[in-house]
Amino acid sequence: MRPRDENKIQGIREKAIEMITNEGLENFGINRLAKAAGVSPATIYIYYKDKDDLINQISVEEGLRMCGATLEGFEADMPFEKGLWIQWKNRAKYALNNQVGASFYDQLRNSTYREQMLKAISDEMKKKAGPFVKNAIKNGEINEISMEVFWSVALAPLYSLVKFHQDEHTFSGKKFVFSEKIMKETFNYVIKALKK
Amino acid sequence: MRPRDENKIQGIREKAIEMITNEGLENFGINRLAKAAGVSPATIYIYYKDKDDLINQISVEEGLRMCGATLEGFEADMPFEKGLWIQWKNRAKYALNNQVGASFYDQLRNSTYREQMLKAISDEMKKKAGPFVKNAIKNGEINEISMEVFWSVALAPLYSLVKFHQDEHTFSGKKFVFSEKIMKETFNYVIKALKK
DNA sequence: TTTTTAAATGAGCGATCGCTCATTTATATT
DNA sequence: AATATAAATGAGCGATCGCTCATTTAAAAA
Repeated sequence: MRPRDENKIQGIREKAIEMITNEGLENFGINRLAKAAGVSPATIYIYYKDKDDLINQISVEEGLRMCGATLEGFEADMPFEKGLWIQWKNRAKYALNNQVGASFYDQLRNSTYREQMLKAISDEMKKKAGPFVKNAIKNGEINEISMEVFWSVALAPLYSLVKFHQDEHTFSGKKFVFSEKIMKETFNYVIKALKK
Repeated sequence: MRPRDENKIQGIREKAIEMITNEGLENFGINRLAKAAGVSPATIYIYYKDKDDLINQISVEEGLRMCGATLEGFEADMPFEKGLWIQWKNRAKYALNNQVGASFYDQLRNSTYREQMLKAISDEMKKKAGPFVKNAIKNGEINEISMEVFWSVALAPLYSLVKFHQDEHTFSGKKFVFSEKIMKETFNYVIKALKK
């Protein structure tokens, strides 16, 4: 029998992410994707049940890719400040080196397709980030805290900073540029907040 | 001459927000909107140049509405902690009492339509939030800080907390419920971070 | 009451949508 | 070399899209 052409399905995936990011979910369509990826519309339905299935599968893949990048070199038993800083560096690096992926994630995470992606991400994050916080509490590095409050204080500021960079949009009228110096400054505020 | 029916245009606005929120920007269309609002498709084009114009106008209106709600009773010369707490309370109240509007905002802010809405919001926020931070620095309540870092440390945690509530989605498997107690707990971390 | 004028309409245009199917193509197996 | 089989295709279906236009409707101005 004829084997699947991995280049074809990879092209479909990449073009889908690119189109959704650049033209918006509202202008994304199977016929357009087929044309952009250089395949027949019918080919896409060999790999995906329908349009929703395609978007959901790709969003989960991209979400997990981001999780993996964020947790690279991170271990739950690390000292608190060190472990958190690794997550900050990883996530910033991912967002800066993969702007299309990061923008795709933001759009999907705030669309009607959010559910499956968020489920996949939270399941993945739970594994390492949950124990990490529990350890930090047990070791007396930080006070007792729920996962949601921790996330909001420890990580939301970073995502906000990255978003300012993505937006090329600013309060002062001139473009905001992300830098390690600014990231470190913000990180220090967060550490001051959380450390006993 | 025949006057405009204000109920009609108001109905168009409200149904558009409702449809985009519940069905997604990707399933929003003029014909569908017309049917939902009980008007002819042609009527919509009396008020809006085209579909993009409609989405942009409505997104700017909703963005400014949220700004107004967030800044209610807030003044730039307030003491730092008091002024920031008012913004937190206002924004939380808005998000909780107007879930459709808040969800609409998130979706548009992360779509290809973000530009006009963000411009309108940042212009509006600059007026009061900018001087507020400058005052707090001048009065020695907080250290010198850029608008972007301030925003990321002082407000991003709140938005994250509200989003957890909206998502009905959690790390611990059971639903996260927003409360004033949790908000205050998170606020205290932020104050600890920023106050000298 | 008549005239004027903009609001409002419903039918429908061409384009594109998501998706299917009969057919062709390429490769692993025999 | 012949066969079997799944991948891949292009044409095209019915539905819906964004949008227009000739016509009707309603209220202000005369």
